[in-house]
Amino acid sequence: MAGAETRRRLLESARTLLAERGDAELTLREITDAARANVAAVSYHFGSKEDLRTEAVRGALRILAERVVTALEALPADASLVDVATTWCEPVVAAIARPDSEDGVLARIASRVATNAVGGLRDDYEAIMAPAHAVVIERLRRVVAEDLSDDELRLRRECAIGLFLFIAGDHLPIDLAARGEAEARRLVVGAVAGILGGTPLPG
Amino acid sequence: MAGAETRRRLLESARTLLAERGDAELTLREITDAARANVAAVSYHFGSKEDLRTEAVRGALRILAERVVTALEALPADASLVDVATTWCEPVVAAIARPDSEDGVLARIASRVATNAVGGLRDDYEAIMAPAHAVVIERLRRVVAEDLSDDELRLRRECAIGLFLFIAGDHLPIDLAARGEAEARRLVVGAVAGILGGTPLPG
DNA sequence: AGATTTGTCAAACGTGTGCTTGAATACTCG
DNA sequence: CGAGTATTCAAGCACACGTTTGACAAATCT
Repeated sequence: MAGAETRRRLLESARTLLAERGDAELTLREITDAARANVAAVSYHFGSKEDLRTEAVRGALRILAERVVTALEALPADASLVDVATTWCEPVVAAIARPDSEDGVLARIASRVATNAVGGLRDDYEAIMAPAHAVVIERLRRVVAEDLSDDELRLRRECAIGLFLFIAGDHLPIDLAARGEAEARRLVVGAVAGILGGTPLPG
Repeated sequence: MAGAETRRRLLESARTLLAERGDAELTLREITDAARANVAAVSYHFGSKEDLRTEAVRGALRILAERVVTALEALPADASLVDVATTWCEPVVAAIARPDSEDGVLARIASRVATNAVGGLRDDYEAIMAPAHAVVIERLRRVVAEDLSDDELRLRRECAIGLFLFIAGDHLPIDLAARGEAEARRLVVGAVAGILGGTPLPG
């Protein structure tokens, strides 16, 4: 029949539902119903539910990583800390302001994967996002205090990512969406700029 | 027989395992085995697995909230931002440096509950932690820029808590424990101080 | 066209899970 | 002690889930 079409719909449904509900609360039949497919289609196209999930997640992360890299590299060479933070956090803003947009779904999946709310894919997350994270460091190097060691800068980047993921997962007890996209962006960028640009504490 | 003893052991085992593995991956039989009790003991003492979980979590949050309040109120009136942050983040440091200590377990449970990794207890989390969060604001008011609105201060506090919860959940891809407790504390306090003390972004 | 491969479907299977049962055992107190 | 209550236990039930099956249809190939 439609051939690869069923496969595609299964991946898409899996992504949407994974972003929405996470892995634990998600049954095969929910995915296949959403994709208008038979349960057996999962075994046929992917082997198992777990394999479908893995492929759906890896694909999502690859797209996300590539978008972050592209966006950051498009920034002018003299971009400020706030410029970098604004560009970097765009998928996070999408996740809360437009959760069902493609960027929103990608960021929400990333949040779930990074917090172990889905399979054993945490390592995949790190591996796939590594290029994006490298570009961030490269960009930050030009705009933060020079007396910051590489290690310290990396630590701060990870804290910033942690905050991103927490917010993208919609765990803030604040209805940011109701405040509008611009205000949400301002908050996220402000917090991240604080983490990255703060005065180093004496060791 | 031991009477309330089995009940106590069930709560304790549930807490330890909840902190360790979360709700979804946790079976009744794992809990009862760890507590050296029969499965039926859960129905008998609590009604259901869900009720046991709810009671275990609420109890843990109450203890945590009370400790945070006590610790913050013990601070001198002229405590600095770094002092407040250091005291506030103590359970988080415990979670990563001594995960099996009581404080560590409490903080890890809080992290799981706040990120919906356990039942529908997110609202309970907010309600029970509210007094602690109020004390934080009160303390911060004395040490952060005065031109920060109440709302902005609250937003920043929530971001700080978000970072706390992310780190307490051990989601940072960094082996902080291996670096020692003091270093872990320095990182967490630095990041949180950055969030709270950063220059406000123009609206 | 016939044969082969590719894809779909309804139905069923096996397993792991939370929960219940009914008998057995330990306490409590008159 | 002895009646009554509280607690424990092994066994089993019911249900939801991922997976498999075998028949069937569509597409592709020669």
